[in-house]
Amino acid sequence: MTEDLVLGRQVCFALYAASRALTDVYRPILDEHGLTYPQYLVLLVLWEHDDDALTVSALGAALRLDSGTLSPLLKRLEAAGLVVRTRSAADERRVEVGLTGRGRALRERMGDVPRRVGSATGLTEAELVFLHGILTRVTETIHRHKEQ
Amino acid sequence: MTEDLVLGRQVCFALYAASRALTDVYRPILDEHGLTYPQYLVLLVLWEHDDDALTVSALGAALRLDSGTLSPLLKRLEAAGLVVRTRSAADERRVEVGLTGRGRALRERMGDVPRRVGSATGLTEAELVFLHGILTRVTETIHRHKEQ
DNA sequence: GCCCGATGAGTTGTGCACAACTTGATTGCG
DNA sequence: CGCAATCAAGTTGTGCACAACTCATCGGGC
Repeated sequence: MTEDLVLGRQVCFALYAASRALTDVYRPILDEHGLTYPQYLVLLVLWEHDDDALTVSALGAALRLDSGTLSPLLKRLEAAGLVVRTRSAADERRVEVGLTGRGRALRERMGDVPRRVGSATGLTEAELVFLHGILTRVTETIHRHKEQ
Repeated sequence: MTEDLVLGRQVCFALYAASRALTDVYRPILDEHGLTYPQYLVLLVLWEHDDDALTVSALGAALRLDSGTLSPLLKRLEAAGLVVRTRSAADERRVEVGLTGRGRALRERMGDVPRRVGSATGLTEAELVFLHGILTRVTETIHRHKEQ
């Protein structure tokens, strides 16, 4: 019983530590392109949707981040010339975030990033699949829990 | 090949998202005691070492945090009356962080926190063990990698 | 057409994380 | 001994995260 509790908190700490360790791996690699990890995540979402501009809310839903985090982040990406933000004509409340030429071009230049990061984890493909499954389930369980 | 890369980044995002989701679970529970998650982690380390005061560096080694993060955090814990910071007499460079009576007493009052959080993850004990193993290995692989 | 609740983005304030730097204490080597 | 290199903690500056809030816009019901 007590052991469960100790283990439970160790898993939480392990998650927290692993997450920070992984961004440590990303940092020097992304720094070559002047990006932070959350900025890179935003670009990944935009690259996936190719030429469709996304609203700030849509980006937030994909990354589970709110406008308080995204607004200043997107402003920095715009200042870097990677994205453009335009008020939607149809709905003046919305802001559409689209890639610039530079933002699209960056995709090719960063093609090797996942491989470089993946090799640093030292995990097999099977372990990555398993890890992904558990983590996604945890995240979803928590968010389902929260909405009730 | 391409699929590996996509999966690789999904695992990274899954880790990032799961870590934030879990602190979302902690937040309201810890808020009852006026604590943040990193502050709670510091107290866990101090509780484990019971009556031995720890230096800021020792805390940092346990949590993989540097003085830039810990110094202001410890100041807030001291302001809350949970810890005391005293310059070491033997080595004036060191600062020893010890628990106050209130800090020790909090341990009993927070005994149910791990159970409450653990149940929110929806994982079995076996999955928690597995997850812990993988995550710890990832973190250690990365840090070993870095020191070379 | 008008209002009222809801919605989307942005702002403000707090607290991590981390890099780069400062300051003061200590250690070890010649 | 003397002093240079090292070390521990703290400070400063940047960029997330997130809560709480503002503000403008939109949509539905009357």
